[in-house]
Amino acid sequence: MSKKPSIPKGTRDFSPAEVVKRQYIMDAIKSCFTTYGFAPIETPSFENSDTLMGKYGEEGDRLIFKILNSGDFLRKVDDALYTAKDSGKMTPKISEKALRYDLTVPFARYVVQHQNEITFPFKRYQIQPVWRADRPQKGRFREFFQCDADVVGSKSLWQEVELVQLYDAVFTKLNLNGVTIKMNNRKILSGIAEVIGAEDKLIDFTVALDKLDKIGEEGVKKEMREKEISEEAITKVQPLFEMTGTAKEQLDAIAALLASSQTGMQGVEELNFIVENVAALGLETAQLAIDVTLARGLNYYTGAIFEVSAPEGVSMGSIGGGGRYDDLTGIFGMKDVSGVGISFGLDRIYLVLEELNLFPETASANTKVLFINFGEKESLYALKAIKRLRAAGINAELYPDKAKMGKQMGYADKRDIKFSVLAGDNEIAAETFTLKNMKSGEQDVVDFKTLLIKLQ
RNA sequence: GUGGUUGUAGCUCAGCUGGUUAGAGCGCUGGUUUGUGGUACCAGAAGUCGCCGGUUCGAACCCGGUCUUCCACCCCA
Repeated sequence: MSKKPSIPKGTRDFSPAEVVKRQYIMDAIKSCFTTYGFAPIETPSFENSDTLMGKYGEEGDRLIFKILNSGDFLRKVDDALYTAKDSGKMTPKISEKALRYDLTVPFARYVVQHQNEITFPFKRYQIQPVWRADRPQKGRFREFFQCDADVVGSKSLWQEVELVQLYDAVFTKLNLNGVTIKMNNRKILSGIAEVIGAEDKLIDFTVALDKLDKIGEEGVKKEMREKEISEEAITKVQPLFEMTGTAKEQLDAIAALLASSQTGMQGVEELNFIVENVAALGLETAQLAIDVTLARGLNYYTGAIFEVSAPEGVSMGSIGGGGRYDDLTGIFGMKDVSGVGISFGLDRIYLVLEELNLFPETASANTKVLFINFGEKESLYALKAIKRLRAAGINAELYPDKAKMGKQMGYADKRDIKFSVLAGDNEIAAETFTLKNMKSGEQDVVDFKTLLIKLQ
C-alpha cells in the first residue's frame, strides 16, 4: 500500500448518509428563511484581504486564512522587509486574497457594492461555508457552514422580534426542543461600564463577565482584577451576579442599576420591547432568556445580541448567534444603514441532533430495485423494463457486470435495496420477471404491469 | 497562538518492565453452493506499528522533532 492520502486538519469528508442529514437541516432552515421573506444570495469563497482584515479584531486577523499571491511574488518583496522576517508586515505583500471568515462582512460589502440595485429594507439569507485557521476541537472546525439571515435598512425593533420567532420556527421544525435563545443588548453593557466608571475597559469588562457560567463569580472577579478594573467597580457590579427571576424582574433590576445612564436605559427599553412582544406572540418550543452577561461580537454589534444554546445536557457551545449592528456598512463607506441578523451553525446543530437522536428515518432516496445481470441479451431486456420503471418514478438499476449471483445479491443486501429482479432465458421467453423481496426472501414471477404495481 | 492527548491490517482495538516470525474481532477475497444475499463452516490476502532522526547488541514500546486526532485555554458557530 502506498502512502495514505489525507485531508487538512479541521476539514471533513461527508458520506452519502451524512450529506442527506446535512441537507435535511439545511432544507429546514431554508424553508423557514423563505417563509419569513428572506431571499438567497451567494458571495465568493474568497475576498480581497482588505475587505476582511481588521474587521474581527486582532484575534480574527490571526484566524483568517490568507491566500498566497500567484506568480513569483517573493521577488517583489524588498530586501529589508524580507530580512526582517516579520510575518505580520510581510503578509500584505505576498497575500492579497483571503478565505471568507464569516458571512456578515461579505454581506456588508455586497450591500455597499450593490446599493443601487437593492430595495431596502433588504432581507437576505446566505448558506455557505466559512473558514477559520483555528485549532479544531469538539464542534469546532476549520471549514464549516453558516446559515445567516439578515435585514439591512430598518431600525425597527420588530425585526428583532421576528428574528427570535425565526429561531423558534427553525428549531421547532427540526424537532429540537428546549433550546434557549439568550438575549442581551450592547447598550446595557455600555451602560454598566459607564455607571461603574470603567468605560475605557468595556471590552475587558464584558469579556470577563461573559465567562460567568463557565468560571463562576469568583473567576470573573479575579479576571476583572487582572484587567485592572477597580475594586469599587467590581462591588457596584455585584447585582449582576445575583440576577434571578423572570425576564421582567431581571430587567427591572438592571434598570435600577442603570438609572443614571441614558444609553443603558435605552438598552433596557429595547430589550423590554422585544421581550414583551415575543411573549405576546408566543414561542413554540424555544425559551427566551435575558442574559446580561452575554457579550458576543463586540467588534460590531451595537444593539441586541443573540446567542442560542443547545438544550440542557448537551455539551456544545452556541449553535447560533446574532445581533444588531447600526453601522456595519460604514466600514465600506455607506453610512447610517442599520442591520440586524442571526446565524445558525449547521455543523454544530448536526452534532446536537446526532447526540439526541433527532434525525428522522430518512425517506430513503435509495435504490428500490436491483436487476440481476445475466449477460448481454438479458441486460437489454432488464434495461427496457428499468427505463419504464424510472419513468414511473421508481429508483431502479441494473448490476453493471455479469458477476456471480451471490455477489450481486450481496450487493443489493449491503446497499439495503428492498427488491431484486431476476430475468434470464425463461423470463424473457415468457415476458415476465422474477421479483424477489430481499427482506422476506419471497419471490413471484410477474408480468411488467404487476411488477410496476408491486414496486410502487 | 499556549498546554495536554492520540496514532498498530480497510474499520475498532490488544500487544507485559525494550527481546527473535506483531495479534484479535469485524470487513474483504475464494470455497462448501455456476439462478439466489442476509446465517454457518473451511481457506486466504492484507501492517517499513503516522513520518523523520536519536539512544541501544536489539525499538511498536525509551528520547527529540514533525504531522494528525481529541481536550482545555484564547476565541468562536
